Amino acid sequence: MKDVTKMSDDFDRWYTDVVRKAELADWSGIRGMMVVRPYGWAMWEAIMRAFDDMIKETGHENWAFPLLIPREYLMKEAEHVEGFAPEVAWVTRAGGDMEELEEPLAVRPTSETIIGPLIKRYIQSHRDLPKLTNQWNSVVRWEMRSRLFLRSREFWWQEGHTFHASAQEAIEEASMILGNYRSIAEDWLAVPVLTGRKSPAETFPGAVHTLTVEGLMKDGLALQMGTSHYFGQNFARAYDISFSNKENERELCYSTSWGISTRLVGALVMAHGDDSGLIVPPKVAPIQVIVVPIYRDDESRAKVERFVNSWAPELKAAGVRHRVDWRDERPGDKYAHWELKGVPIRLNVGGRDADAGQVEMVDRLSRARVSVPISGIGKRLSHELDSFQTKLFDRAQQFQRDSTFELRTLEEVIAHFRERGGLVWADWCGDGEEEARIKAETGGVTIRTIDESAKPSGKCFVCGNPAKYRVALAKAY
RNA sequence: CGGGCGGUAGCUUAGCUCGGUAAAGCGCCUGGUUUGGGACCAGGAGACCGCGAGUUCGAAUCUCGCCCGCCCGACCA
Repeated sequence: MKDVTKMSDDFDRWYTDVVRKAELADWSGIRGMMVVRPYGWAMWEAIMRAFDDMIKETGHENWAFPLLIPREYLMKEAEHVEGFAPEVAWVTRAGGDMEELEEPLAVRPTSETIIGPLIKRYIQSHRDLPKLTNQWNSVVRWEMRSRLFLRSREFWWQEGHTFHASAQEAIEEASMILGNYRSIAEDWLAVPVLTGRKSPAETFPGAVHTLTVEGLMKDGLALQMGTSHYFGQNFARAYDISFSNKENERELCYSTSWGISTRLVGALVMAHGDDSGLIVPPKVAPIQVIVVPIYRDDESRAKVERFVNSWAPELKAAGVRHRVDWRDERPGDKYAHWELKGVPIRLNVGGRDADAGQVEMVDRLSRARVSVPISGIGKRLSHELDSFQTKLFDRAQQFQRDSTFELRTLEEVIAHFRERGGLVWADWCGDGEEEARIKAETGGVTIRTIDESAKPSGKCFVCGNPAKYRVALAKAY
């Protein structure tokens, strides 16, 4: 019953099996709406804590803005409205008699259009800037096709919205946040990412530019793991968010917004998992070490229990999140169970170990069994977890390298993606019509990022004219 | 949102063609034997057969509508 579909047989089914059987999330029965279960939510909590600490460090503050947005507000920034209109859900009735509202209210798909008109009252002077806001909430986007964590009609995220006195400062803000996102992906989730700028077709509606963090999943598809947008004065103009500068002139703010979501839990599943289930990076693992006691009767159980109790407090003291599995199951069941759940390190502890003053340590990556003395166990495990985190990242990075290619023509790109996935670097001229053509002719391959730090050396892979950009191409979720 | 497929116990499914009030495995509960890689024996609980109409003496089964899910496509900042 616990068996999951093999990844190689059907990746999508594997993904769904793992998410559900490892108890991360379920569908709710309400189309496209998911239930995030405690084990999945705990991973999101770890991400929340990490990112919240990062932004507090740089002066950001958490706010709470309304869930519902008056239509009038939503409509003000033309490009933004156009981009979001197809996925907005509306509240049109309320009250016991379900009376029609005078003005429909949009359920926020993102909050630029409610924060804009509300934040302006707190911004009068250049002394009020920068205004660095963030909120942790959920948003609703009326998706037509849903997948657990990756695309659901409601998802949980943070949305940062900042307002600055200069373009320069706002641009720097957006890129600093992108750096934080890279850190969340790489240092916390152990998923190596490409960072860069989005092409025009992929740029957030209303943004001057969008920066992105893109990861590669085990099926060879890319996943957008976070975006950070620079708006210039677009939203400030739409909502008249202005301030008096030092010369006592009225000036429009420059703003940004940025977000990461529960989609990252899906990313971690698809970047690390295997046929036995999840592999959770220690830094976000709800349980980092699982202890499986092995005994045959009350007497041997008591002995193992005494032994475990003698050193378990040391794990806590060392900051190791652990649990002892005293459920009345056979050890083999427990091994399989915790492997499915992706717990990084398991300790098998039986009578023999108690006698020898040691435990048998098994890591989820190698599954090699090593006997380790209980003396200094806390420190040892803490070290093993760090090493596990590193190995997981290295493994993912190796996969990314092995899945990265350099191609020169559209024909090569088409042929490549007919055969396999992965990331393809190519030089591109930047023509907007070509971008649509790439997508159409390759069966959905898109420009995931533009690497602004690299200079193109050759010709555009589509038209052969001199190239302006180095781009990473991939099929994406 | 279009095309295709599906929904029967917690899970996976049989039964549906040919209408007669539901079956199995796994899981769950109880007791016992077990326990260093997914145990075994015995007993037990558990199903408004996705929902609603219709046809019929009688519907899991036939018809229609709706809801939910899966696959393909469109869409997805």
